Amino acid sequence: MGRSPCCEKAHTNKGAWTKEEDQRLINYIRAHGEGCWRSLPKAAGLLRCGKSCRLRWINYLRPDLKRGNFSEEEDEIIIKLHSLLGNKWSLIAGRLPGRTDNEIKNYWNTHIKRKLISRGIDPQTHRPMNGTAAAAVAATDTSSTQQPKTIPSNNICLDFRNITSFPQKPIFAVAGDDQIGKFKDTIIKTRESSVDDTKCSSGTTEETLTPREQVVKVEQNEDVWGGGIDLELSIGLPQPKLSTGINFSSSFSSADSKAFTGIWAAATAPPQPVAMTNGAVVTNLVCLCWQLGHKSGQLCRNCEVANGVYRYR
DNA sequence: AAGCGTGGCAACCGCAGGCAT
DNA sequence: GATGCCTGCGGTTGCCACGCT
Repeated sequence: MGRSPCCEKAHTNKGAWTKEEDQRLINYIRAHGEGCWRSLPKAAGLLRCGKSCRLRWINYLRPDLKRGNFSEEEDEIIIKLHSLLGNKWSLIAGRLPGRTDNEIKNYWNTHIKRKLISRGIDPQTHRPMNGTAAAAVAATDTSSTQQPKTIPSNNICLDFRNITSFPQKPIFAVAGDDQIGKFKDTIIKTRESSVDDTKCSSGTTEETLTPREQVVKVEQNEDVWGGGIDLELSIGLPQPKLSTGINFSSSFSSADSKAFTGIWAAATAPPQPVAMTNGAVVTNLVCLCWQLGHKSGQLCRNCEVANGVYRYR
């Protein structure tokens, strides 16, 4: 059997929250912390359902929320991330400290959509509204530093080779539409020891890619998570191996979406611990799951932290 | 000043995946 | 293994403020 019934919906308030309700919720969470949303309303003396309390807290009352207008920089980040992730507002919000998914979603619908349309860009496809696919890539690529992209047609790669240290919140990569929906299940597994680097770095089949098809590396460093925004979206082109000996790369077939159950990463160099910015030590495998649908800092069942080392089981 | 239209945003709704029983 | 709740997510709704006529 399942659990006992959910919150009493018959005796709950709806609509706008009053100041008193807000204060009750704040006081309760300050005293007891977040979580247990089901029992929270009763315990806090609120005639609301737990879901409503959670939403109110996350979207409006949380102390770490950044209120106020979005900056130009944030606009561009949202546009770039949306071109890669689509309407994955929570993932986009995860890259913008202090912003909520709801806020970004509303902002997208009310401001950015119009902004893109005024640029002649379709906000859904991020292509010029009457242009070619090739022009679309050029138009969406707002960074003048990016180079023309070529990758093997059936391989999507993660190329972490120019990353010198691992951030607390790590890197992710995005493939085509068919893979995006699978991100929640995304895990990193070690590939066979014989990772074929050529698949990841340079292909024999040149192809013009849509933004979502591009191989994307989002590199973050400690400074970024300290509050600044320094998001870099770039293409995973071949880079010299690092002096650390760490050489992450991966590939998977985009042709068989069923076969894609995760992003695979492996070290082509011998395991060699590298200090993370949070003080932990990373061997040659890192779980990126918490970036891809799990709560921040929460590892999935496939990963563990033992003695300060992140491992794939 | 009143009526109307529009935009912004908080909140709700329904669904899916995960997990407890 | 089956059932059903919990949580989180994306889409949608509805209220309110503001500007225009």
